[in-house]
Amino acid sequence: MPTTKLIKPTESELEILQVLWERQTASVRDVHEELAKTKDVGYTTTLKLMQIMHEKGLVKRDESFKTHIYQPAVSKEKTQRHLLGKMIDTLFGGSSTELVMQALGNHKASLHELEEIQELLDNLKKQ
Amino acid sequence: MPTTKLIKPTESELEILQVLWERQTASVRDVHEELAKTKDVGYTTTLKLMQIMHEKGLVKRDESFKTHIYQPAVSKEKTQRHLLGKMIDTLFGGSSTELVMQALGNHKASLHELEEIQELLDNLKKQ
DNA sequence: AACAATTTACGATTAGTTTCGTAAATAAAA
DNA sequence: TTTTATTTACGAAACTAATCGTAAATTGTT
Repeated sequence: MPTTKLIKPTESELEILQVLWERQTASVRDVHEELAKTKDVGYTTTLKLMQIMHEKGLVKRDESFKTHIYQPAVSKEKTQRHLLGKMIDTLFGGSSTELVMQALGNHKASLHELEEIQELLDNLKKQ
Repeated sequence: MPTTKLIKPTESELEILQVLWERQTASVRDVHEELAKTKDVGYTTTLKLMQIMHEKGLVKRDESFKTHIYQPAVSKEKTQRHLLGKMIDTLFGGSSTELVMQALGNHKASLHELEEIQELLDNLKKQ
């Protein structure tokens, strides 16, 4: 099995990954136009970032055509786990519970969501 | 009321804040020796960081004595909320539930902790 | 083939973070 | 009071992140 060293994406790189996770496949222009909706940034900036991400191995790309087509090379779930784990360590003293309490206490979830979490809790307790 | 613009502490600054939140009050040497337990870093590096944090308003300090005494200027809870909120936005598409599920699914919590969360959930559902 | 439009490549700039060496200030000890 | 130890202050170096201008390459149009 391949030794997959985890790379921590930067803030901007995460924004790009978000788009790629959503679309699965996208050109620089696709990503850029998505980002430009909420952010004032130049095309070449997005391009450069995606090139760097390619060097880092955060994204894959198909260069068969003039317009390169990008794909995420790291999974959303794995990245979430990785960064969440880091945050739990550096900000919540290693306690995932403390984090959960903080998250639930301050960002309101719908009733349906609460029940979903409860279901997960029930399952966890059974093990 | 004072306009409190939130500053995002860097990784290293968070490590220092951890120590200050724990101890409430500490000199540079105190903090440094705590950090040195788990990290190979020079004294002046810690000093410089704490000076920068002072400029940013992340810590307060009493300069009455030769050895300055530092205190956190931002609360642990507020900082946790702030960074957690940012992470929920940039990594979990704004869904705190998704984050909670991920956190609970991958970092095992004790039975007692699970029940604590369940209690919180029950309370939230009643509102 | 010449031209226009789009895209990638390259490199430079700016800003922020982390690091630490050296010097100055302060206090304690001899 | 001279010496020693500790601490702060200052500044520079190394590194990373983010930004974008300009040029080169590629493709499509006339």
